[in-house]
Amino acid sequence: MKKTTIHDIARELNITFSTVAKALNDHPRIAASTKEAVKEMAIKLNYQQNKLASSLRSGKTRIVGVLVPTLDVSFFSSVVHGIETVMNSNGYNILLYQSKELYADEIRGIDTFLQTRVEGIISSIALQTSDYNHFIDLKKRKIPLLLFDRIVDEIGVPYVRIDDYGGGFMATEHLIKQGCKRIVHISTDQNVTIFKERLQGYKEALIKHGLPVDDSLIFTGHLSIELGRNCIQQLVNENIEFDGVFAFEDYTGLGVLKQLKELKINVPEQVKVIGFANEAFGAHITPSLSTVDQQTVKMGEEAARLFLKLIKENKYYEKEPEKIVLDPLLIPRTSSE
Amino acid sequence: MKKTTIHDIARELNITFSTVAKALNDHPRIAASTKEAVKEMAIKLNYQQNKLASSLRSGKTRIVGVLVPTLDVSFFSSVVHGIETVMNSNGYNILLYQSKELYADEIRGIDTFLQTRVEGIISSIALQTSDYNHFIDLKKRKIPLLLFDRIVDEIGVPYVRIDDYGGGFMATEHLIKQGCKRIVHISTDQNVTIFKERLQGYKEALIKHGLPVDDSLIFTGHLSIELGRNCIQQLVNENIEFDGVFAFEDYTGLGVLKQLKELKINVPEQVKVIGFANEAFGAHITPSLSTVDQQTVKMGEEAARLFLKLIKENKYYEKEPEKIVLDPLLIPRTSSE
DNA sequence: GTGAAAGCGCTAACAG
DNA sequence: CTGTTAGCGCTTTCAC
Repeated sequence: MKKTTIHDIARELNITFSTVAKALNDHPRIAASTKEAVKEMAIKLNYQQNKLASSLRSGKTRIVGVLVPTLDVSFFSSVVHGIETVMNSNGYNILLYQSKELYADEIRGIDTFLQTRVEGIISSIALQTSDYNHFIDLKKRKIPLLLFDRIVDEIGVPYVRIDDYGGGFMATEHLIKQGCKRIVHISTDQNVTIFKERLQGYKEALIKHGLPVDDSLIFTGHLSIELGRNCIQQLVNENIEFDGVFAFEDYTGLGVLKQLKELKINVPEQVKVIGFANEAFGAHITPSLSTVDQQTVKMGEEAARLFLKLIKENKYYEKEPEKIVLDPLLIPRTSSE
Repeated sequence: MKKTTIHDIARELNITFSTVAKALNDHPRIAASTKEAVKEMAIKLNYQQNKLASSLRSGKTRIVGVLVPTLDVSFFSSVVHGIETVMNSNGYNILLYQSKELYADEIRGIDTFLQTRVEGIISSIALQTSDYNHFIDLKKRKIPLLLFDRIVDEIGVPYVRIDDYGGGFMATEHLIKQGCKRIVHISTDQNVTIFKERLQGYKEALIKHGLPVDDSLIFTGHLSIELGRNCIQQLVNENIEFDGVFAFEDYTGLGVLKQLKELKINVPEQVKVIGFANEAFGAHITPSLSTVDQQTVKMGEEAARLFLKLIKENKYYEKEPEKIVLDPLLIPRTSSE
């Protein structure tokens, strides 16, 4: 059963295929009656426009490539959810590619997108990536590229992220306002900008409130529940005093809570704790974990909207790249109140 | 800056574009030396094959449409993660569409896929959908369709799901083995097969172990934390005895735990609780919530593999639709031990 | 081993 | 208002 084409419709109606094409595209100077007849026949014959042909000819695919590390992390799937929702309601479709945090796959994804002639790419950079030429190449080729969350400034393209510095500041200041004087910060040893910014926000908040920045209270390690546990154990072992903990993300904060509970140190009475990312479990554990929300769905929506706005203006790379920085949201819960 | 085509390569090398095309596709009767020259020039000119043109001509897009209710639910994003991973390593790409649980959007998604000439569709049906003709039409048009999780048998296509009946049986039997005699089941009023199956498994487990199926212990409502809370409150208000609760999914189970805690009923001593779905929070709350794991990533991987196997055989609809039923995994935690 | 030619299904001038 | 024509960039016979 061959697919029906505009030629089939034309034959049935005894008109030319070009008239059919125009009728289907609501071309102004086609008679209303012909349009009606054509559209009726299209339905009758189960016609489905061949977008490949149309895209090939017109040069427009209405497809945007979305390249993310993985969908198996709620942060990314939420953002992609937001992107797809906005793109969809604007007539765009999403071609999806996961880099698995790998440099080589990131390059492969971009290649695929290029071959499919996507009208642009929205991406968050893989952890493994440290050479950004594949992204810079996109810019050189004038392929619209928009980054979110894991940004690299030197690429020089529009992006959407949250204010991680502000989030770190906000979390720390919250603990200070709750009366904490010796606040621990747990971060990562990975060289990722957003985590460094949270650390910076922590330091500035301490300084603003006249508290010392004490390096013995700053820990780093590999993102995990264990990291939180280990840091607390180490603090206790070394008899280091502390009354607050700001973990750079919620799983580490969870480890902190678990270890404190095991050591019978009361939260929030003796130690107050706050995490970062607003993972689903935080609201439901005991004590519930204070955190900073990253507005993930909104991040996706804003990314899509900014992208659409910029390609509509048709001068994507002609001016200073536009940047959207979303405000993090403080979510105080039992662990810090 | 126009995109480079095989004609550009041909011109540079003083051969015809048709030779270039064959060289790039590793056609057997092209000289190794020409192939080399062509490929070198392709790289030098930054050539990217135009898949639109190639797909239009060859009739193969290597694109599969993935239509899911939303990516904002970890179940679906995990499955899509699995699908993309397997498809990707087999040279297929994913076009993504979210139905938002809406019938109209589901139809729109299928239409889009058809227009893009995807080689098949993998989908989980929207809750709102009760008429399945858009899916049945796909089958009539010989477009490969594979369903996962939210299955409808009458559509008559291959699918992958877990054994929800077995999962319900397993959860209930687990509570019975832990000593429960009066086990509550909380389900939904929505007409969704998988939930009905869990209910059926619950009943059969009771019967197998000589326990009565008591309708006053079976509740239904709208999936939410509140549903769990309300059911417990109602049980207590009406003085109905119970020593176990099997919630049809984890959020409802969470509500159960919360309300029991509020009423100072001890878990697991007085009442044992189990949920379903293995949501991320379950392991971290207190008490941790026993549950049934649905093997989401594996479900996606199996879906993709089955799909690929069937289209490779080139007789997608020629025999009885193949079905994969994955085993649910019992995850016992504190709430039931 | 390479080339010539047709055509996938559509868009978009241009003509009439 | 409708028709003619020329491709978009590739695959795929068939010829030499």
